[in-house]
Amino acid sequence: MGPLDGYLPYLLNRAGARIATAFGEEVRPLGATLQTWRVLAALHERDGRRMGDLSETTSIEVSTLTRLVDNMEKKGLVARRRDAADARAVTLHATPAGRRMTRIILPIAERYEKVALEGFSETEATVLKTALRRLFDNMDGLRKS
Amino acid sequence: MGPLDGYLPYLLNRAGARIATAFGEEVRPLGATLQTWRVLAALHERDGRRMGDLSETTSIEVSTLTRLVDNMEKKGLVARRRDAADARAVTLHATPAGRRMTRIILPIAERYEKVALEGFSETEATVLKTALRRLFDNMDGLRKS
DNA sequence: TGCTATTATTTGCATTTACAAATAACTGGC
DNA sequence: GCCAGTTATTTGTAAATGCAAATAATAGCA
Repeated sequence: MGPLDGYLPYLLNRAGARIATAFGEEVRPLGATLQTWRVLAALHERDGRRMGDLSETTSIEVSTLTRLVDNMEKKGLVARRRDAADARAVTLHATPAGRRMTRIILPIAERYEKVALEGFSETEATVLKTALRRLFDNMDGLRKS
Repeated sequence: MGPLDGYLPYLLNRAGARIATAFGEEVRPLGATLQTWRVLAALHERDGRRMGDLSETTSIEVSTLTRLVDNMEKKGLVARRRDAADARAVTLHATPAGRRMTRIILPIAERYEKVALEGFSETEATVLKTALRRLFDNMDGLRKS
């Protein structure tokens, strides 16, 4: 066990990368990608989010998100709408096809959660999640000025 | 707090993304990127690794790694060498310039470890790291056949 | 109201990324 | 020693990514 194995960002990245890769391969046959799933999941949590909000939530850069949403719109999964209150903003909405896709992927996502946490007690899982939220908050300070 | 906040892959990804972005911005002025750092760190742990080994260690896809290494070689940070024992393989070696870069970035990486784990006790940090290793191992089963 | 500064999103463009196919070299069985 | 199958890396190519600039619209204030 070298120094890397004790380095948190390393452990975090490789765990995330492994889940991401496996999940991506799983949803590809369904015509989805990990990124499209992230958007759909965010809209499932709350529909009609703005682009900027979605970017924050999904950790996808706004300019990347714009083009991702272009594709999802072409596929009929989501629809853009100009925000009535603020015409600068765009809100994104899942279409029936998008919701159908969400219903298909949701159980897969749930399975991944289970597999990832196999052998963890309820408490251990909670502790881990809490730690990840703290970690996320800790990094808030160093964000782009 | 919506459903996403309880979903492990989500928490994992956003924590990783935030660290990655912040770290990337930090090393950019030094002429480095997060990915080049991953390679340098892996070589710092053990020099003369093969491409495939590096790909595993850094979670960078081999074909991506090839081109990343091309760039690093052009910048004089690393050198490829044909493996004496097995001429199919290539081993990668940090050059003096590469080691110099490593010495510069290492303290930054250490600082990030500290910031990320701010407010964590020694025990909590250890528990978290152990959990991330277990999680990584748990995903081993679903890997590409 | 009209102007300036700010905010939300998109677009331009060069780089990075990843799947698949190609290349190169090894291994084991004959 | 030679061939078939396997392993290590690279290359082809299309798509995804991200910074910076452009566009569009709001907000505050003189």
